[in-house]
Amino acid sequence: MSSMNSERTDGPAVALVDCTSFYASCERVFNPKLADKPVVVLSNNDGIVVAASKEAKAKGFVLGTPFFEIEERVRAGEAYAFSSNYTLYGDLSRRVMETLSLFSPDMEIYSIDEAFLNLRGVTPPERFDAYGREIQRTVRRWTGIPVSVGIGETKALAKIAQHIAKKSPKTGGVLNLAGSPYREQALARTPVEDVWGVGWRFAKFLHRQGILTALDLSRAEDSWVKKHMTVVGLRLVRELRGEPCISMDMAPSPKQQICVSRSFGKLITSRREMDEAVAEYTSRAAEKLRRQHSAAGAVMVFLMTNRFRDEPQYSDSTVIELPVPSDCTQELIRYATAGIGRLFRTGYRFNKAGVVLTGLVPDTEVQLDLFDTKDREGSRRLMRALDEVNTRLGAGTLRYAAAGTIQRWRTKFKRRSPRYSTRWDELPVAGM
DNA sequence: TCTGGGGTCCTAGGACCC
DNA sequence: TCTGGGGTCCTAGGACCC
Repeated sequence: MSSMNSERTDGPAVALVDCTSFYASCERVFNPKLADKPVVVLSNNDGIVVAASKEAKAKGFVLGTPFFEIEERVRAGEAYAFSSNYTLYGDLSRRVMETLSLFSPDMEIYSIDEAFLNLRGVTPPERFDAYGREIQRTVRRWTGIPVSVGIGETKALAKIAQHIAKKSPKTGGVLNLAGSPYREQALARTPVEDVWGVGWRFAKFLHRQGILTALDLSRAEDSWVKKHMTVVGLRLVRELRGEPCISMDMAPSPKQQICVSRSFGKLITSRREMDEAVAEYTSRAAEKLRRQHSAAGAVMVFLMTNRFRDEPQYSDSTVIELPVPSDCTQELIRYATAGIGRLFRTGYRFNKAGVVLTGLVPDTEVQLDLFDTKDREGSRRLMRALDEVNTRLGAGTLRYAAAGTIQRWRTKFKRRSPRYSTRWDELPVAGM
């Protein structure tokens, strides 16, 4: 029995755990020299800054900055810069998530570096803060990754709490707003553009309406919100008031579309190189497709020139429907190449292309076409063998000739750190 | 001149996320 | 020389059906 004079209600609460500057922290795990140093991590092709340690941010390195604009400062030793090493980040993410799963039976992995935990089983609510700190300590000790933790009655409030925890040192990276008298204060000090689900477009609109903070937004009228921000906005506003509307997604469903697109390491002008790149991207997409046991009903391909350059621009896309959904790489390459044939124009310098597999269905439910003469069982065995070899001996061990061998257009990663945790030949060396 | 009404399905485009 | 990649959800509007 709860005591008579207690006003608190032991309602639902969720924690949001977010890895601090995740990619930069990953680089530090196997390279202790980098501790407390400014570290930035670059996107594919060493294009822009996608992660920066707080030391790097303090020195004025800003997310989204093209690398060429900061290259000089990096050479001068103002920061350590790394190409993206997704193999390493993926592996460390898995370790973090495994650790987190011990703290709640209900966890939603929200992104590579974030997870929501249902705290239903953690009572009384006075324990939330200590529990958050225990999560933080454990993840740090077991994986080497620093995290911040926000707790609230809803996911949106947990996001607000985490946002404040990350920024204000005196919280030590953990803030609980569930059942807290500071909730309103927290909403009042959160600019509306920092609210989860408010992007730059709605932020601009809300500012014009005089809605400047999360608190203002939480007090907006339902019908007005629904009219201007659809039901998505309404759900968000209710969450800010402490009413759970966005449920936890514990078992992610298979993806509805699979996309592989990349900028080239050098501009492409020839049809042959474009065909190679698209064949390569299609192979990667087909691997993802088979990993989730789906088949694709349609292939979309697109290509584009570099919009930042002052030269003739062209971009287009096209969709090819398959007669029968397929997960077979060579068949998908054939359709993708046919699509590129429709789109390709000489006289342009192409910067990027991509392949999107859509109309996905479970591979067990493929509707066979009466006139389909293809040996489906044979190609299925071939794909299984291909995937097995590539899993065992490393990605790209077996590839399609259509993707080319020299691949001068391949994305550049000049500053990649070793894949310490997943490659025997790139293990870290201790001592010496 | 005046051309129903309601339901469903699909797609393109917009908004958002990390 | 050099500017990322991969997703989701919702809505409006058109096609189509009775």
